Amino acid sequence: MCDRCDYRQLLCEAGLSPTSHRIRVMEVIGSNADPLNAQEIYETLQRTHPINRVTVYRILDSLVENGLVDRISGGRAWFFGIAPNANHQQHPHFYCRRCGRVNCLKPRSISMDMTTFERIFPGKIDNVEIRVDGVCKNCLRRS
Amino acid sequence: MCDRCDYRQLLCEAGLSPTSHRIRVMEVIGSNADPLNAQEIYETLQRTHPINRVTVYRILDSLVENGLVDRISGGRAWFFGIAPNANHQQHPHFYCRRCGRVNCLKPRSISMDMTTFERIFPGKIDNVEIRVDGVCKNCLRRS
DNA sequence: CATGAATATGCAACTTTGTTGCATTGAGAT
DNA sequence: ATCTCAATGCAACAAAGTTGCATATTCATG
Repeated sequence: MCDRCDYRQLLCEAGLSPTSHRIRVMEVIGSNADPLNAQEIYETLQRTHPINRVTVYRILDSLVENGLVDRISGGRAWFFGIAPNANHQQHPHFYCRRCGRVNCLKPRSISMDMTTFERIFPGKIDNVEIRVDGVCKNCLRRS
Repeated sequence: MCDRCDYRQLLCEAGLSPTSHRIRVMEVIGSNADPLNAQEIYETLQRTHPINRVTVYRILDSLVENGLVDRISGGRAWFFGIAPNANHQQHPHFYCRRCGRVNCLKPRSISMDMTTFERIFPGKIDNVEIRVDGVCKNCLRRS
């Protein structure tokens, strides 16, 4: 998704030391067009450098916690994508219940207005997720 | 959430035989202001009539499958609420990461336009979920 | 460069949430 | 009454994520 992001710098700015594992996790997520789940990220990393499954979960947690990565719901697992930043606009996602993949939708494909809500809502808002569920065109074609 | 819904009738209309377990699951979900997770539904049912945990999961699956109940993401578990029908408008939800509860938001609190998306999207759209994540006012007050 | 404290990682065991296979029960048609 | 098919129960399993604790790395400081 991005070759313009300097992951080392993003990590430092977020106050996380830029360990090689963390940089690699960011690279794996950032180089994929669509969000990946923890298992996919783990397997991709594992192909080139050994890493523990738990470490992947912990790194993902801290990246989400620090706003570098977005955690997106889809089926039973979480998916992870680069969080909105200078190079990435926020956007909705599509979850295909047939193949279990999550796709990024165009940033303005679904327009939303929550200005009134933000003004009125008495709690703290961290994030808003718009997720479309259904069957993707590939799976549709195959059936 | 509803005393106007005739669950027996809704089940029949959906082509599901109105077994007492199914009716009770609908009652538990329908009588709660906010969506409940499978565990909560199971425990509530269990208090009055014995039922198997697996049966609850299977009933929830078939209710969702047949459009009587909505499956809403929130944290690691699913939550279940009465699906939009004559008495219930579709609405977004709020997930509190502190207490883990899901709340229903007012049907028009967040306005959304996806007419263009629906026209263009090449796959099949089953459902759209808008979920706001954050900390609810109760949890905010306690901190 | 050496050293010590704090942070990151690895490993095993565990938890939560949901699913499967198969036996038994029950509801409704005939 | 009985037959059939769907619904339920039970035990075992599976997926996804978490915890506790030991070991290794990093990074600031002398």
